[in-house]
Amino acid sequence: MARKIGSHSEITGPRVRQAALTLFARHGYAAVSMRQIAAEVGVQAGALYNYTADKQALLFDLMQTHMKDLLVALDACSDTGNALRRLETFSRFHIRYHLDRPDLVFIAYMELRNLSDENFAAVEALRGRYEARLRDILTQGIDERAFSVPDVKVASMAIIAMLTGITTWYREEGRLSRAEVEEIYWQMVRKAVSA
Amino acid sequence: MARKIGSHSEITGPRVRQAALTLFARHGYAAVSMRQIAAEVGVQAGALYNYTADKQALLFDLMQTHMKDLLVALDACSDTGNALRRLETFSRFHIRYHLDRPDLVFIAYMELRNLSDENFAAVEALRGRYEARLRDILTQGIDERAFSVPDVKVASMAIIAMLTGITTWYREEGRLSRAEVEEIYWQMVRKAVSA
DNA sequence: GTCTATAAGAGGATAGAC
DNA sequence: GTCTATCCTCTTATAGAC
Repeated sequence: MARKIGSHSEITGPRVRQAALTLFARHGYAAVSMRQIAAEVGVQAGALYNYTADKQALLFDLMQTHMKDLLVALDACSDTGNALRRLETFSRFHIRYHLDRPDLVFIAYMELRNLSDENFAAVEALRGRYEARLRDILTQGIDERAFSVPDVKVASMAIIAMLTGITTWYREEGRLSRAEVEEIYWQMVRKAVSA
Repeated sequence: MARKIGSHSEITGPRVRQAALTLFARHGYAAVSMRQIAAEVGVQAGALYNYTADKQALLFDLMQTHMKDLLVALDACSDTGNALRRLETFSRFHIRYHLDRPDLVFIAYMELRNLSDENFAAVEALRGRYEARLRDILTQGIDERAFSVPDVKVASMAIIAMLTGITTWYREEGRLSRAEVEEIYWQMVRKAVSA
């Protein structure tokens, strides 16, 4: 049999990535088959290979694109005031950005070990650049005598772990609004690094 | 061919669980085959079924045992002083216990979605009981006017996420000793909830 | 660009010999 | 209790028709 209706190169590609994203987030990369992804898109398994070299490339594309977008978005909203102000901007940005993309965030943190060595290195480098932005802020805060942080590297990882953890429990229909969650976490971060 | 040497019922069982633990932690439940586990133990795949009903039971046993042991260990070291003292005990216990069992912790946080519905509910209930211990401490601290926490439930999850995050980066041969890490994180927790 | 069909192999789990 | 052998299903990926 021929194609169903016509060609869909511009539309099927994004739908493949979207289906992979949803399924990887829900069941995990290793537990999802190419057939499941194809079924979600509404095509046969073979057709997927017009859009990705293989399953690994699908995962890598999702993670790399996410990390690059994250860095661009952070730089677009970063300001240049004092460290406390910059930390607040970073914290609120991180929470909002991650709550808006729970599936991407989940994959980016959970599927690192399913990347090939080469792909892992590329994603890890991008993660390092993101963390470095926070380390810069903490270092500035120490210079300004505004923060008291025993170890900048450890503190940056602790803060990111705390903030990212929100995505493991936050539900849109839950008790708290995004704004309330943002406020609660920002206050905890602020106090945790305070002098 | 018959058995290699003799019967090993008392020794092979633990070795099967240990092999599953190591491999699940390194590659993920879904990515590990029963054949790989058998190879790690040094038996053929069929022999594993003398020790586990199936692959799912192997995962559930690891996670449930871990959560039960965690609760018992926590209760064994908990004290009854003021909230600040109790929070310090909890924080230091959590860090030590988790650094001593990185593979179990990793699995307990990463493989929840690979549990069957029934098994997930059982493990989740145990996790809830652990979190409740921390919520009790935070509530006491608010009553004592020692803590200022906008939301006890959120704060307990934030603290646990921050502390558990240590296992994703800590390396025995790294720059910081366990005692140093423990101290850094305890100070951050203390300040984060301070009045 | 998508289909059907299939290659080539790995997966979980079981049967029966020893 | 462990082995070998095997069943049956599912897997990724490719080939060729349309």
